[in-house]
Amino acid sequence: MLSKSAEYALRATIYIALKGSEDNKLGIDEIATAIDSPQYFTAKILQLLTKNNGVVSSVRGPNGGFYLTDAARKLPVRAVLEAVGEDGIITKCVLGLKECSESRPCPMHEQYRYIKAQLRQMFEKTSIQDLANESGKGKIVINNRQIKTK
Amino acid sequence: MLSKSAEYALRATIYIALKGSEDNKLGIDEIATAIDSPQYFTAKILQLLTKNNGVVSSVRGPNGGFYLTDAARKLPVRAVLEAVGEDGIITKCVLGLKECSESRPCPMHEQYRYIKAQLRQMFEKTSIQDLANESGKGKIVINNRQIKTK
DNA sequence: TTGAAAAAAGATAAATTAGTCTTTATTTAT
DNA sequence: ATAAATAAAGACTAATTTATCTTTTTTCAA
Ligand code: FES
Ligand code: FES
Repeated sequence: MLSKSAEYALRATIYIALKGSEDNKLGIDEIATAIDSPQYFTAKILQLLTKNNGVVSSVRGPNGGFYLTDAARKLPVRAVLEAVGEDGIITKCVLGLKECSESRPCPMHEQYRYIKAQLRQMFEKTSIQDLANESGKGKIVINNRQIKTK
Repeated sequence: MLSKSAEYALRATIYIALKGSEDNKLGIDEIATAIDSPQYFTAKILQLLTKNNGVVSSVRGPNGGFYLTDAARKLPVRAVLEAVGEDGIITKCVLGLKECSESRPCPMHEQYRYIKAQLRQMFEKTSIQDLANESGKGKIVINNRQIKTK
């Protein structure tokens, strides 16, 4: 469905939105641990997210780390996908034809168009903050570990 | 969205369903040309499709080639995806968590579940023959070439 | 103004996917 | 029986994606 890069990008962004703020910046080690992702690889992905679309903000040095601005929180989830170059899921043909259009549809186009429209809706109408809010709720998780029963 | 293997598998299967039959078997070169796919790679994929799920049938030797049995034509499109090991699209979590379930949902699960259900519907309720029929219609295409204006 | 803490950048490695080529086995027709 | 046609199988290469490690730059605080 999505690439590993995109998956980590989404999980990392959600985690930063949930736990981070301008005066509580999060380190890469904390983030990678929290979302069960390979640390160095995640660092690369966060670099993309800071460079593209201004999804994530960062500062170096002591007390540095990653956080999201208020503006970034309002961005659609699609912005995250775009930042890692993975929005093909809502633009391309299911059968891999070079173009997906009404004028030159593949045999699945008619059926897939509705699903694609819903995928687009989901990624465009949902904001990063929306996901963070969702994530704050009881049983919602962004990693593979056992739920803490404490 | 799907891997190249899955895309070629679907296009090839549709083409064989459309143009082939038990007494008009199609050669790999014709198929690959017809669907704009790399010939040798497509051959490998057709091997998978003959081995798994009985999606395509083949015979070697002169007048050999690929075709679909009547039973195969009735198979759901999902059978093609399974045959190439690519049905994750309707089973996995969008965020890449190891399991996708109501009891341990990710922040996108609630929204995605509906879309996933529709994807599953599409791949399970649509048969290979359905796609071939669709493909027989006027403007429907399974390659990237210009429509023949003759 | 120096040292340490952090991310950025760059270089490399490993794994997976995509693609090609060669050889073998099977089938048909002569 | 033999030759030719064809897919199957296997070996290999190339490209891309995923992952790790090292060095550099920036920033803060002592
Ligand atoms: S042309 Fe294939 S999905 Fe639109
Ligand atoms: S848990 Fe992520 S989509 Fe179901």
